Order: sequence, then structure tokens, then C-alpha cells
Amino acid sequence: MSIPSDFTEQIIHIIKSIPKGQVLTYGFIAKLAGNPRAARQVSWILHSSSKKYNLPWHRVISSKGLISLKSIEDCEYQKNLLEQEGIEVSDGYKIDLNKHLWKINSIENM
DNA sequence: TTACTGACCTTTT
DNA sequence: AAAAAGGCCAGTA
Repeated sequence: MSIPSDFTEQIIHIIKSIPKGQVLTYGFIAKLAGNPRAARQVSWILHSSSKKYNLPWHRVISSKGLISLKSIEDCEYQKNLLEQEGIEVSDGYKIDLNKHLWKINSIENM
């Protein structure tokens, strides 16, 4: 049994709390998790925990609103998922952060 | 076991 | 203004 760190739990909790039709950025999640510089680990946690915890990994994008996935197939897949939720994605896998970025008022249960 | 990499972001030069 | 380096944790070899 490997117990995840506190900030990892926060990251997972935050990702699970992302509402439908909205997206968050790596840096934002890392900041909320308590480490503004841990954005890198967010992606890695997504890789690991998205399968186990069934996290909405498609709602996590880069700070510029671009899908940073490596595989083009995954990019198109994510784009498709986002479009299904009503998020407009440009041809260049660009998302309008001003419209779809999740503005967190306050996290109730931490 | 140690070392390196990874869907990134922030700060400094 | 742009470019480079640093930083962070977990997983894999």
C-alpha cells in the first residue's frame, strides 16, 4: 500500500471536483494543492491516478489553454470529450480559458 | 537500490 | 521582450 502525499490527495480531490464543461490548468491545480511549482507532478498523477480513480483527465490542460498531449490521437480524443461537454476547442487544440476556466470561489471540504 | 524521466509552470538572465 | 534554467513528486528501468 502506497499512501499518496498530502498534496497528491489535494490534486486528486481538486481534479475530481472539476465541474462539467469547465477546465483547470496544471499550475492552478498545483497551486491549490499547496505547491505552485509542482505542476509537473500533476500531469504524472493524472497518468497514474486517472485510471485508478477515474479522474477527468481531459479537463486538465496547459496554462495556455492548449492540449499538451504527446499523441495526436489522445489530443483528438480529449478534444472530442471536451466538445461533448460543451467546451469549444479550436482546430489547434486551443481552449478559451476566459470562458471555460474553472473559477474557484472557495474549496469547501479539504 | 539509485537514477532518470515525465501530458508543466515560474522565475531569472 | 525572449530564452534558459530551476523546481517538484511519483513512477519506471
